[in-house]
Amino acid sequence: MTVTMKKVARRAGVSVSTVSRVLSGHPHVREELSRKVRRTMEELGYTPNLIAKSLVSRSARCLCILLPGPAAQMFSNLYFLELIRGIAAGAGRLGFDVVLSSGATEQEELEAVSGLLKGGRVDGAVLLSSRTDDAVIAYLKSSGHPFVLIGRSEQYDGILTVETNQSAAACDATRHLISMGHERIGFIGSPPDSTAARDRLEGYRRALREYGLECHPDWMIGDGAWKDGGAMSSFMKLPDRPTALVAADDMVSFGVIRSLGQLNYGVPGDLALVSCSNAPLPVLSVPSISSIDTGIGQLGETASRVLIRSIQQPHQGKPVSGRFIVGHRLIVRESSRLGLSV
Amino acid sequence: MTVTMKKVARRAGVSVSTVSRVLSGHPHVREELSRKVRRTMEELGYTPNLIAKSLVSRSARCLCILLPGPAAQMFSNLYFLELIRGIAAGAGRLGFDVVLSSGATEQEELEAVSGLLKGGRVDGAVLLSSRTDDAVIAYLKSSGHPFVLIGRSEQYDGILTVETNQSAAACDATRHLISMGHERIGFIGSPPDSTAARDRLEGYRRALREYGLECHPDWMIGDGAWKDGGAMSSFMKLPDRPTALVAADDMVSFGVIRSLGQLNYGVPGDLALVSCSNAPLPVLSVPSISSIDTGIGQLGETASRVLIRSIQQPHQGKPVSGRFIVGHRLIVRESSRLGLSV
DNA sequence: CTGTTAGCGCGTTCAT
DNA sequence: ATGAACGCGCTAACAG
Repeated sequence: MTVTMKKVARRAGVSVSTVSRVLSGHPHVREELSRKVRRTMEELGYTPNLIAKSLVSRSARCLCILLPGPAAQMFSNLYFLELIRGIAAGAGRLGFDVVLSSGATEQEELEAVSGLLKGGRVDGAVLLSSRTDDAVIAYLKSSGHPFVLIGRSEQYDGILTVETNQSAAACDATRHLISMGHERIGFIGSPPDSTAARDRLEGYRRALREYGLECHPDWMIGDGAWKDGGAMSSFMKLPDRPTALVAADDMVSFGVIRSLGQLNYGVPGDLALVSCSNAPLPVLSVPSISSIDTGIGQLGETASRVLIRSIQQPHQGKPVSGRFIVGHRLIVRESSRLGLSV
Repeated sequence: MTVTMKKVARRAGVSVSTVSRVLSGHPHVREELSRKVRRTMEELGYTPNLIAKSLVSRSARCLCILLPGPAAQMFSNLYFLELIRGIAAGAGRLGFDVVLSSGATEQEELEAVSGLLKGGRVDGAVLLSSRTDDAVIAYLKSSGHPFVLIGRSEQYDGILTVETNQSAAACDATRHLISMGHERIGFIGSPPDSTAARDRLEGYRRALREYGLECHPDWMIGDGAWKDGGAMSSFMKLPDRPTALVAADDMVSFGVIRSLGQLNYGVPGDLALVSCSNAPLPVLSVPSISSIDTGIGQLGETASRVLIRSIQQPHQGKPVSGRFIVGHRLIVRESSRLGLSV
């Protein structure tokens, strides 16, 4: 049989309210009684029923994370798990639990989160990614449920987001190559429909401008170029080809190294490389990849803190919104270690 | 204001019980009334309160997953996320939610899961991994809360586990190399204190015995050998050295390929390789790694099904226990594609 | 078939 | 400083 407050109360010879007060650290309780109650709770092995607590306090002290479908590229799983860890850690520190929700289709995802939210099982949602015209975001915005999106979205305004400054990251990556003596630097992108990809391209361009370096169109390779060896091959045969490359993400970096390997080019010998990392993958590569690292865990942790704050500050009039940026830093590894001997 | 059953009832001019009956698909309700109630629910946008439901039904319809601390090797994150996806999917299909719990120390982990369990927020727990003398397992066993462990543990008996047959997996990996014409086949292990590692080693040996092939002690390299180039180097210089290697996990495989690359050996040219995969990493490698793949997602899905079943069949006397095995299969990739021209 | 009643375990008034 | 009583939203037992 489960131990309830009632039983503790009877056993300790006090009323339920007193037990409740002791539990919630209420000040107006005689020290003596308080100790007695505590002792009784120990003896009986009492644990407060969280469900009942939620019911009466009208808050689940719980967030949900919307897991992107398996549609997302497999490699990003590393990114997602770190994110989840961060979210769980941040939430836990503030006394919140985290439940997962997912769905095979956008519609299912919507039903999953809205069910949890409307059912009162969770107080808010964390979105790990967004699509264009995202039905989930649309619902959350209109329904007024607290939520936070990890990553920037140009499309939606007036929502809560936690992001890394992709543009600055790519800019730093490019500057690093420049500082290593490179003057012809290319860029290889990820899917151009992603906001992050555009931001990174912008940062790359900015760094080149900053140093008055050329930014040749031929040096910008689209995502997927590495998938057909031909593209990489002709790139490497360009007259005055780049001596270094900024890659928009880890997957692309892996692809490039792989293609280059098959064409018998070496990294960084024939081409230096820096990745704008979105996963802890760079260390696994051969050669290991220099990258701009984001504290992914911190991204998640920030997200949960921000969300919880917005949950606890009842929307005073308007829904909470804002953009939170978490920092990044360059980590030099093998793929860019050789400077040019100019 | 939230829409409760009471309001729906009032609005539809019926009693609360009727609404409840309609909701739970109770048979004894006049068709006409039923429709009216449904319509009213629609109009008012009623959503049942899951918390209240849980409180009265004394079941949260919820599992928790214990996330291993970051102590676990980073690469295994891929494994864990797939696992989590599988668990969430399996649970979702049966109407269960999934909450995450974690802790920096073993003690914290214990507090996290026991809090959720005793607090009634979850009905059971899924352990993604186990240590030796695991305090969490000890607690769960003694407290009688339903739980399932993913992975085999020799230490604990009479508990519910879902596993892959590591021994058979390694055996299949070895057989594959034999079928490619290799006769001198080595083995490189993961940490020997892991049950899985021992099982795999056993499977490797069995395959060799099966074909009457030699199993030279020098051909068995310990985990970590690839970390110092020296060990790999002397291995490759062995007289009559192996022409192929079975690797106990993906991390080791990556390490081997990396070391070999630095020593100017090629895979599979100089050494063929098959990994007993524990993550979807093999495709990322250059060259891609042949591996024995486990349906990780299926592992998780099975775990949740099994656990939920044990939750719903109230322990008739003894706690539920049992071992469930999920299958594996060989996927041939580049690292073993060259047979020997014997 | 339907309505009334009584809790689930807890917080929070109100009195005292 | 303490206790009694009510209600959170829902299900289940009992009447009619």
